[in-house]
Amino acid sequence: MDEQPRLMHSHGVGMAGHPGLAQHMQDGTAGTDGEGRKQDIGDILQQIMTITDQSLDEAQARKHALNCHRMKPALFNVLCEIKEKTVLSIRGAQEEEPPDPQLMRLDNMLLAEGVAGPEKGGGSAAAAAAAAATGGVGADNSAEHSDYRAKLTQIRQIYHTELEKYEQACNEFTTHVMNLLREQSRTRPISPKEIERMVGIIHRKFSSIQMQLKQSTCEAVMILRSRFLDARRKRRNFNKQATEILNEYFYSHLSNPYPSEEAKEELAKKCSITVSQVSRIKRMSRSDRNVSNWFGNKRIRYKKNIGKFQEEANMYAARTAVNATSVSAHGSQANSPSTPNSAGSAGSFNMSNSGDLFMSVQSLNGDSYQGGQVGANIQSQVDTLRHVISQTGGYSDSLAASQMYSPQGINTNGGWQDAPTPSSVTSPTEGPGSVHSDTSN
DNA sequence: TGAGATGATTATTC
DNA sequence: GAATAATCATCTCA
Repeated sequence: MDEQPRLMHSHGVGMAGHPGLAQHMQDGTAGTDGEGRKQDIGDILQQIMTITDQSLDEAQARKHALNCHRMKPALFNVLCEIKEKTVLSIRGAQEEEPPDPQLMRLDNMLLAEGVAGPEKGGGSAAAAAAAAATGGVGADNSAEHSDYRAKLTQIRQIYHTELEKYEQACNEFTTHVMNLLREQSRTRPISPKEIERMVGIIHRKFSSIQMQLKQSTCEAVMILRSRFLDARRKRRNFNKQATEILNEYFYSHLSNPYPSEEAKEELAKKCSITVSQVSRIKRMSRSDRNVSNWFGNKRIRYKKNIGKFQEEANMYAARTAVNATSVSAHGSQANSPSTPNSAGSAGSFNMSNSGDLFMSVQSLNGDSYQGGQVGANIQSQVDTLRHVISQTGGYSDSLAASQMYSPQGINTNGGWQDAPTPSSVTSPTEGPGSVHSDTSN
C-alpha cells in the first residue's frame, strides 16, 4: 500500500507540474485559485504519506475520505500516467516475444498425428503410415490399426480434456485477477493497460503449462508409434500353409537351399506374405526378407540339428514323391507343357496336393520346362516313392529309418556344397529317381 | 507358467 | 551384399 509515496519520491515527480493534473485543473474541475489548489494537493499527499501510520479504522476512514475527495480522479490519472511512463517503459521492450519455435513444433506434430486440430479418423493416416512401415499383413494389421487408433483416440481425449481444464482455469484465474486489480484500482493507480498486461502475463504462464501438456502428449504418441512400429513386438508365426510351402522348397532344394531373388518373391507370394512395402534397410521387399529370414534360420537350425529335422525331411520327401507320381501320371496323359513337371525332374516343386498352392520351382529357378522328362521319370519316381514308403512304413528294407535321409547337401566344413548334388531325401542309391535331385541349383 | 519353437535383428565374416 | 551365428522377443502348447 505504500507504493504511491515511494513511486512519487523515488522518481522525484511533482504533481503540481504534471500536465495531466494541470489540464484537469484548468478544466475547472479543480479549485479556482492557485493557493487553494496547492493546499488541496498538499493535504492529499500528506494523507497518503501517513496512511500506513494509522490504525485500520482510521485508515479506512481516511481511505473513504480520499475516495470521495474532489481531487481524487485527477490524482489517480496522474499516478497512473507516471506509473505507465516509468514501469511499463522498462518492461515494454521485453513483452514483444516472437512465437516460441518449440511450441510451434509441438503444435505441428500434434496436428500431424491427428491429436490436435479437427478429428480426422483418430490418426488413421498415421496408423496407415505406420502399418506401411511394418509391411503389415492384411487381417492382422486391421486389428492392430484399430488398436492403434483406439489408443490414439484415448490420448486425444485426455489431451483435449486437460487442455479444456487449463483453459478454464486460465479464464477463471484471469477473471479473478482482473476483478482484484479493478478493486485495487480504487486505492492504487492501476490503469486498464496494466490490467491488460497482467492478463498477458497470466496467459503466458498458462501457455507454458500447456506446452508441458503438449510435450507429454507428443511423448505418449511417440511411444505408441514406436511400439506399433516395432516389428519384433508384432512377430507372427507364418501360417501352416506358408511353412509347408517353404519347407517343401527347402527340402526339395536341400543340396543348395538358396533360393534366388525371383524364387523368394514367388515363395513370398505363394506364402501370402503379402506386402509391397520396400524395406527400409535394404532394397528388398519385406516379404522377400521374411523368406530370406526363414531360409537363413532354417539352414542354420537344420545344420545345427540335422537329426531333429530328419523326420520332417522324410515327411516332405514322401509327400513330394506322392505328388510327383500323381502329377507324372496326369502329365503323361496330357503331356502338356502347362502341366507341372514331375518332382523328379530338375528343380521341380510340386504342391498339387494343396490345390491352388501348386507351384513350379522350375519357374522359380528360371529353368526351362522339359516336358519330355515327365514320362521318363515316372518309373524312377515310383521307385523313390516305394523306397520312402518302405522306410517310413516298415518295409523290410535293409536300411534303417535313420538312413533314409542323409544330409548330403552339407559338406564336411559344415557348409552346403557349392556344386549341385543329388540331394538328400533319396534312395540310398541316389539313382535317377532321386526325388530332390535339385540339379537346377 | 515355463520350455521349446520361431521370426526378426545384429554383428561378423567372406 | 549375402550368409552365418548368436541373440532377442514373441508365440504356442503342454
